[in-house]
Amino acid sequence: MPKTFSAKTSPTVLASVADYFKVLSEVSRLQILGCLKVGAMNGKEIMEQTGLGQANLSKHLKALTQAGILSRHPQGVSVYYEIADPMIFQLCELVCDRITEQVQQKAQEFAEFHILNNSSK
Amino acid sequence: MPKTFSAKTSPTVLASVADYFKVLSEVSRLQILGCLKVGAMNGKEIMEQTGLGQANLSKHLKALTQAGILSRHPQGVSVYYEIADPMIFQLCELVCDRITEQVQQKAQEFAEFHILNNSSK
DNA sequence: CAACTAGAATAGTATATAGTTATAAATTTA
DNA sequence: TAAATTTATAACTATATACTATTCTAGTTG
Repeated sequence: MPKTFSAKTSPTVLASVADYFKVLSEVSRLQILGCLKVGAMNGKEIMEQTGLGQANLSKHLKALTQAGILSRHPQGVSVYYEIADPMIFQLCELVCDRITEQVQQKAQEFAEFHILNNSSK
Repeated sequence: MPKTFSAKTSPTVLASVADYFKVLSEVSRLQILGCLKVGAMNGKEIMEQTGLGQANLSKHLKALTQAGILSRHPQGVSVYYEIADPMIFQLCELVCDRITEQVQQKAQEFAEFHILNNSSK
């Protein structure tokens, strides 16, 4: 299987990848994804769960849908949204884990620094 | 192993995840990562490979380093940068693959549409 | 020391977008 | 049909940031 990402990757593809990451680079949108992890929800429910404003939420849902991350299912007056691409959770887990590691490492360094400082007094 | 990403994930962690994705959401920075995939390089070399302006490149390198994605190795007058966290290539591959799929699906739909249109003339 | 080179920092500009407010559209219900 | 409910859209503001031009710092070499 050839690697799809390298120095030769076309600027067009690179722009698409960048756009995809950009969609995932907002707290509000990550919140929405967290909500929908347990199952489909309509806008009103997502609003209540996340505390986002209605218009604001609507725009975020549009962005996520256009990126192919969510699917849209109108049902009467309300619209249900659902995770269309569970791969995003792989992405989020990978990043989450790495961040946790980084935080723990910082804490470790901090602790070592204090031990050294105290013992040399 | 507990899932690190859910509706209960703290806003602080969510913000860190969002920031991490934001670093990956620029074509220029993805270009830099593509360059460094084959090995360490100094700023001048990256400049030549990517065509980015010096000040601009410097800021992108700073952002990537602060995110823990690159490591910095000064050597004389020049500074070598290196991938510190190869996990980013997993992320990029996952997204790249999904985008390729989406493009192919669009092409498929487009082709089917034309077949239907021509046969019904 | 002077000239040169690589990289970083600062200031300024232009653009993108998150959030808000207000309004419209579409469906359901009284 | 009128009122109510759920979404979407448009206009606006405020903020963030990519890029450029310029200056500054620190090694290197003559």
